[in-house]
Amino acid sequence: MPFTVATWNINSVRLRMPIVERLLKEHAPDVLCLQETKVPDELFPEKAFRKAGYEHILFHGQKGYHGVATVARRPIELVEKRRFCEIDDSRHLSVRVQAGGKSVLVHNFYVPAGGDEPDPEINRKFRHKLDFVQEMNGVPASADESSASILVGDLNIAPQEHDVWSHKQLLNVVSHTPVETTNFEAMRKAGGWVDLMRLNVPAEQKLYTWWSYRAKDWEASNRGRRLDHVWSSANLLPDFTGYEILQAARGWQKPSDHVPVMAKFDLD
DNA sequence: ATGGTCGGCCCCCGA
Repeated sequence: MPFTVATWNINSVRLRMPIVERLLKEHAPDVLCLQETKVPDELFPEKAFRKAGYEHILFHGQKGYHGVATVARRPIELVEKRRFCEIDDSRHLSVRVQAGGKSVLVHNFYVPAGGDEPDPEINRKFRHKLDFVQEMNGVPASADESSASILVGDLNIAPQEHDVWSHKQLLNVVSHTPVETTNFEAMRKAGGWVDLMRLNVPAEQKLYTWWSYRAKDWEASNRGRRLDHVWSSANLLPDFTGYEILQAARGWQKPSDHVPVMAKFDLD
């Protein structure tokens, strides 16, 4: 049995419970990291997760905005709910889980979207996004012979040319501007993180995890972006056996604009 | 074609 970790920005966990249950039933990840839960902790739908076999539930939520949660079929231990940029947004949660004799630290992130104007001088949300990514330098891929790290989430940046439907047309669009993509890749590499979704995929192959709600037909226009990511420490590479972007979920009833990404490891 | 659609929630903000 492989060890699987999935990430999904579900844009309101309460509204999206039916399709979250579908994911759990059809794909049964060992650990599921959710972003944009948009629910305060006291109203988190724990019962539905327990009923689906996910009895281990940790959340870091707030009213109305943001919010992350990590649920699992096996025990998870809370490590940290980190605060970034000295702002009390719920954007991070890390947990420890045992898999294949290793202790695995799983970070769940929701990076700020950054607003519309890609100029930190006039757009405080873009400034916040840049500062947040800078501060992620303080989250390295810690690892030794008995421990490893995984970092997943909606990181709201599509770093590579073929992580967007049109590199040229998105160069000045928040999520794909050079200042974002350059700093993002520098932070990832400095932290010792491996981009698992690109590891065995040619650079010229398009990869998307998000399709706008605003398209008339998201599938026909296919103007996607790879905003959701799965990273790991280098010592997990021998155990990494592949991943799947569950694109079909974009067409499920009342979908999120993001789809789940699920990575598999030969650990149990 | 410089629009368009969502979700939460207090009549607008963030994505």
